[in-house]
Amino acid sequence: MGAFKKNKIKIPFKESVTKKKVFDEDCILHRSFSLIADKWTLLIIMSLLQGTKRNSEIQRQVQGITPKMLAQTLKTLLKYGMVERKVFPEVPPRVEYTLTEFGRSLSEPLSLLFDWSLDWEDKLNKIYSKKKRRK
Amino acid sequence: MGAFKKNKIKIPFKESVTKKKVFDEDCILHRSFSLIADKWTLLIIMSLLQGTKRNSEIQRQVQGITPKMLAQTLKTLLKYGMVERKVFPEVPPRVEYTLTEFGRSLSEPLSLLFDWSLDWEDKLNKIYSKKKRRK
DNA sequence: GTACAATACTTACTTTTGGGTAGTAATTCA
DNA sequence: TGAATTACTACCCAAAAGTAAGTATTGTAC
Repeated sequence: MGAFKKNKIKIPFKESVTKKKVFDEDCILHRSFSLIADKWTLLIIMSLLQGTKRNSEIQRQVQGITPKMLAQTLKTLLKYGMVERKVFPEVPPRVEYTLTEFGRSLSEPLSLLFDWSLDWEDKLNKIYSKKKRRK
Repeated sequence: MGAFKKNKIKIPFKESVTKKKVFDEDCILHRSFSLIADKWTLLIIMSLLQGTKRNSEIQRQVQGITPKMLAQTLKTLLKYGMVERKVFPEVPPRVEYTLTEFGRSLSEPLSLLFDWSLDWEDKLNKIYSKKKRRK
């Protein structure tokens, strides 16, 4: 946990959120959600939480993602410093992606989101299929 | 916790994610993220976690959101069964939004995301301003 | 009695972003 | 020779988000 600010007091959720009057554009929550609250971003991080992966492995795992969106999202995560990229000078090319400490730090929040999804699986499935039918 | 499935075994995160080979479009994670992994959605839910709010209160709090996006997102959350809408027959009109149990169930995951944002505040701020400058 | 304020939205329009298709380079293998 | 493999890019279109203005209703100020 080395990157955590040592002297920062962690305010319990209920208190901090209750006290927060404004989620303005300077608010850390607004910023944080602007950066990572995105389907592909979160799915790719989830995938990489299992360990280092090649481009093609992520592509196969995160079904529905196109090469373009994968490349694009990985490039963004690279810029954010959430993943590291390692190129092997081989043919066919091999590129490996690994989460940095920053990226791995999402493990807990994403873990809870995963649990939440399981808890509400039936409801979410119903909503999802209703939504799909409308398309 | 009434809506939780009583006999569902909760798989610990590391195990469940490690075992999951494919995040395909039938995967609950893919579906769940498709539905809620969105900046405005999460910010509005965060706001309503503080308690029942009027339209204008949310609008003031979640700065940067336009009436259009607010109305649109609330309508979606209504359809998902995450918020309830109560209209008071007054002039000027009064409409109140309240999270349902389903909506409130995101409290814990969002709490961790909030903590995470605080832990990485400096880094996130740097990334955010770099991103903004590029615009 | 006209104009303005307040509230919760719509609607029409523009811009930005997301997403799909196809293609490229550099080899190895059959 | 030509197919296979891999990690991308370039191009284009559709969808989403942002912008700005408008609507309905009624009390209140002038």
